[in-house]
Amino acid sequence: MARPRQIDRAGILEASLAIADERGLDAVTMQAVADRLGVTPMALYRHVKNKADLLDGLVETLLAEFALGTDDLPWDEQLAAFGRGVRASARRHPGAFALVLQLPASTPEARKTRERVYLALRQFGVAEADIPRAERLISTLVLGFAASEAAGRFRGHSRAVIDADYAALEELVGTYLAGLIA
Amino acid sequence: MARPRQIDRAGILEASLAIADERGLDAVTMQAVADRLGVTPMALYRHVKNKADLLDGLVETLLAEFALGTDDLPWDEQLAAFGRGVRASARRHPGAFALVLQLPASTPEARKTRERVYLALRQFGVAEADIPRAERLISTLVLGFAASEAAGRFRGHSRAVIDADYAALEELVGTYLAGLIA
DNA sequence: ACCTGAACACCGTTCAAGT
DNA sequence: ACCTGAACACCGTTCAAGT
Repeated sequence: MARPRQIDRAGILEASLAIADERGLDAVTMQAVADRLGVTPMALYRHVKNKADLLDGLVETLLAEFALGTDDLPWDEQLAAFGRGVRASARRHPGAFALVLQLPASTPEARKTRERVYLALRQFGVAEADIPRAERLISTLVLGFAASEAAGRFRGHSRAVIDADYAALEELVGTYLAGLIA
Repeated sequence: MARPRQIDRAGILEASLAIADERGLDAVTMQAVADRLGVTPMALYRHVKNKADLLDGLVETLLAEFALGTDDLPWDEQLAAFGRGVRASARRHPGAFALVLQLPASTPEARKTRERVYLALRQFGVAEADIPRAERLISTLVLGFAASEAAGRFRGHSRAVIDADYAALEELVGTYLAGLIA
């Protein structure tokens, strides 16, 4: 099978994510990514600015996964589904997930993700003035949990125990939201 | 002033942390650490196993900071003081703090930190059976918040806004604990 | 015992050159 | 337009050699 020589940014990110999944974030070198695409490392620089830009792209890819398949859910399940989506993404990409907490402020995808949570909170009945803080808090808690799980901080505990931990976090957030609405 | 040539692990960690504080985690190279100690990079290998070991040591140093000066506080303030200690450490060491969430499972200092939170929860009246989960949850939330703050995820918001976010998190944890005790 | 010099394999990145 | 070869400065790490 002849390798396609024409590469693009999406293909570079896909290859990078695959390497991170298989061999960890440290294995994501320009050389390794190029190898997987059948190209020399220098060829990558036409499509990504540099390695930092490549890693930024990786974060964007992960963020886009968070809301996967939550669109056609009833509004009162959207927020919970989003949280589960974050966790699922972390479990699929444990190597790359650490990057998500180091977000470069406000990329387009980060903005989109935030707006989605805003919408869910609005539908929940949270007052407009409380929405930004609720979003920051909820996102931080869920991302912190998922990042911990991905990094193996809960290693040594069974999946059942970790799932119960997450259920407790979900309940906590539920209580918080109930308090905001009351 | 003649440089001291005799180096040790503690001095290496101190120099590494100083570099991380001043120029970020990426600036912590064996060369940079050695330079700061007036020594060649190869000299470090007698005192740290390798770079990963050096970074592990950095995490241990940070963990030890969390409970700084909370020892002689009344028991009902210990937990809150611990949370503030985590945040203070994150603000002192924004470059290195990201490493804390990637903890290598269960180092001595991590165990000590966990036991301290256990004790506070016990004094609070949390049932023995609920303590491990409560510790995991509370530590994860506080570390996630502090890591986000250190990484600049809240950049663009004033210190007052971030402090109010943290106050909301404290209240949330308070509600959670009240629920466990009731 | 502790540090150094020399060396190695591997990084990210640039630039001129090829097609 | 897109990829490559050659080159550069910089990594972490090893090992034999110095004191």
